[in-house]
Amino acid sequence: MPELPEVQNVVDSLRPLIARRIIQSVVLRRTDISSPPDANWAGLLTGRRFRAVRRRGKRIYFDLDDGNRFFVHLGMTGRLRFLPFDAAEECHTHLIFTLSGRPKATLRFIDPRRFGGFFWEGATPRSDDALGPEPLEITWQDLARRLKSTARPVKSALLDQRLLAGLGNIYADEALHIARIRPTRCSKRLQSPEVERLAQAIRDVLNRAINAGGSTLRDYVNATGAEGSFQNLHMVYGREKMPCLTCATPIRRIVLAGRSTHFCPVCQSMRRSDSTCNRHSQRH
DNA sequence: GTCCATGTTCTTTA
DNA sequence: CTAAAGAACATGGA
Repeated sequence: MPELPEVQNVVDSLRPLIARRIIQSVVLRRTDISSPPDANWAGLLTGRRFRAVRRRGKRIYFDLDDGNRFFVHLGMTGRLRFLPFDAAEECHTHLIFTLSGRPKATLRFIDPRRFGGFFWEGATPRSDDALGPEPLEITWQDLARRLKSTARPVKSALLDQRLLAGLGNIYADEALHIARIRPTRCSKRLQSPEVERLAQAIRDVLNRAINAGGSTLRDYVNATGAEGSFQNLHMVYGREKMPCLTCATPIRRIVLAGRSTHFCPVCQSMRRSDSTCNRHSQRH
């Protein structure tokens, strides 16, 4: 569910709801969503007040009034929900914060697949933090420099969170389509005008998706339970065999980096001698 | 039963 | 400081 636009919507919907509230109690139902695994969340958080909620890449950071912080990653199916204190507890609820205020409320983490989790950072960022720059802020020159660092297909490079933090499978496909770049193109061989188009396409598609509330394919909802609508505006993702909205050619689906990859074979044309970085596999 | 899924990390391979 | 492909993780829906 969660790429940058979905995470941003969770943050934006949550911020006004938890502002100035105090965490009165914490119930951790499963430790396998906690990092480190033995973190004493109740001890660390009880009595603390939220100072800020913000997004970095696909992470949701919570800054506490004592200078400590932690972040939540939603993984594939994770949800953060703000719910009334007495709301029924749904399946796969792994962590519940009870929040002060009138009426009393809860913040709950629900995640069937448990690819997501809570990561305690304390007062200093984790040393293994190697997230790339924010896609909405990066310059095309910086993006070009980073894309030059790898020979992988550009789609794979865009999914690498150390190269760029926030894109996932949907928006990587959509951005490449808008930029008219085939996902299989060798990252380091993209030309400057192409990278310039790509940087602009990334900004455009992310901003439009944020404004549409994100994409709800299965069960993504923001902190208040609202669904997104950007799935209705996808141009290639999930549209295999359906006509390209620009040229009516059937959208093609391939697998890259183990992920479904969608593109228009005409609009996103293959440049001869640029399909791969391996010159031995060039067509004769 | 099979295949697929908005993500990340570990292991294997060339 | 290889670096890229593949498997694994856990659950549910089509």
